[in-house]
Amino acid sequence: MGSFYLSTPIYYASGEPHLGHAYTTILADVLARYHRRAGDDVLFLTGTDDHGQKIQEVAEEQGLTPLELCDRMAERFQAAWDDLGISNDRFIRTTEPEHKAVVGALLERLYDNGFIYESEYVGWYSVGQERYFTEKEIGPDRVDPIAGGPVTKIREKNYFFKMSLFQDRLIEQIEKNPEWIVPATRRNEVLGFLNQPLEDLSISRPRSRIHWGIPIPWDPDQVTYVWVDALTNYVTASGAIDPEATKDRRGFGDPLPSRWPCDVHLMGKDIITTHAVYWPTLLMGANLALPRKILAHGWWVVGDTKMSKSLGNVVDPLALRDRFGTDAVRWYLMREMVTGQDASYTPERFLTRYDELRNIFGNLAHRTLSMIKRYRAGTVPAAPSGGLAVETAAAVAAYRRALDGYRLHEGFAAAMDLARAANGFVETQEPWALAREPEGADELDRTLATLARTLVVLACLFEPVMPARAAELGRRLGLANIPLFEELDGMDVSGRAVRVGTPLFPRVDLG
RNA sequence: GCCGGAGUAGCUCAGUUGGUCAGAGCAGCGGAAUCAUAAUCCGCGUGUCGGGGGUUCAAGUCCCUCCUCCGGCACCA
Repeated sequence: MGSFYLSTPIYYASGEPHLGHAYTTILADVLARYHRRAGDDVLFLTGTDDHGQKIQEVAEEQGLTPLELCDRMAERFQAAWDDLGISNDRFIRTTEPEHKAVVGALLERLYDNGFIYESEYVGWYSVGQERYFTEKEIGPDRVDPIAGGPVTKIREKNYFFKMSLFQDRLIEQIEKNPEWIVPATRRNEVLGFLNQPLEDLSISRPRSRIHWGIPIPWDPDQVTYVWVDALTNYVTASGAIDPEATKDRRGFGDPLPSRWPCDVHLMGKDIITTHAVYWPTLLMGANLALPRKILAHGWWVVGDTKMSKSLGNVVDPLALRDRFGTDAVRWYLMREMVTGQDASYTPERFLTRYDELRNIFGNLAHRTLSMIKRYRAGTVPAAPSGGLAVETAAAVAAYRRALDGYRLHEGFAAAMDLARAANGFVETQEPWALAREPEGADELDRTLATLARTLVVLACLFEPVMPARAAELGRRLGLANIPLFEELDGMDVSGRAVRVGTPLFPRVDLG
């Protein structure tokens, strides 16, 4: 039994959960469930990023304290994840005392290692918006992108992390480990980014301007600025650091027994740089191991424009849950998007994918259960069930190869292909014809046993992406639990009482 | 501007190291069957594999060039 630790980013608590958050989180959930099914001890981490200026502002607008706003938003996120069937093991918040202490310990370690210095941050500040904007945000005209007001270049005291010192080590890490950043296109982009000299990273802000943050341990007039605070959550949750211990025993350099390093950090491609550059160099600076893999996925686009409220083109697949159910939406999101690439959402494609689910898989389950009920009084015959042995073994192998390689779409296609093969098996065997002739009884037994067994395999393969429907299928097959992969080979379904029930994926009348 | 990716049947896309690679699914047409959610199964594709040039006995598959589209180029989760 292995161990598997995976994370989503912690989501910024200033706005409502949306498809971008949901996709990452569902992706993580599918991987977490897959690894549990493979027998791994899984730690699946998600949470919220509670600090920062934006939260300070939004809270003020709503007449709340920052923490009250964060409490409210954290609940929203957790409720959203409940609705989507997310099985996270831990929901971390950066306002947790433990996390704040770990951030402090990490900062002290970086400081003691000589990687932090005081300097001045120079940036484009908007007096109207009371905040800095990036070069990209202000554009060539150099106006604040929100109100169009003026921005001025100002300086303020900040602490900086000597990120530049780690540039060569980071490049070496990426070049020697081709699978460390996936997909390859993101890896290339990061390498391209590192082609230019790496600057040092500003990690604090004056408390006078932003009070809602974690104080710098040796200078209470400064608070941590986003990166150290947010990214460190991955280490906090791992248990590698004990901030209460004396400085040389906290776990840096010689990590405490823990889940660190993370097996995979998942995120959208928009924050690849923070995860593939800032975070690894911070870890290097603190003498901690690097995560084993960094996976940046693509975006859902409508037509050819990025999904955006401001564009008014939000057509949200999540809204389809009302009519089609959560599992169907999860299926669509995982099956349709090539893991890592962008994908375009259209209602037509959703319906195609739903029909696949309904007609190929749902119908296979329904016709199989119905035949067992009709021909064998609802009991799976005690007969050899190896009818689709070759196809099943191939499908399971292809599925596991694909999911191990983070090609989820491919794995689920392989599972669906097995369902197609099983439908073909039904046509070839013609159970209805066998049932008419007394001498067909044995063959009919073998056929039904094979189909029942195949459904168990399919329930196992589909469970990570469609946990509720897979569990329901398992119940109808008389199983207490859906088997793990290692249990599939010795699986015996004979003698089980099955229940037909209503279709797993019913026909949905539109309009 | 610099760097990178993509352009394959009506649609969405597969196509390792060059030689049954010209494919799958969906849509369409024809047929079979009736256990099933009018679901299933079988059969049918004359596609300049973006244009042009080159290497090779042989190229979507390598090289050059052109066209089109997309992504990245830091302190924004």
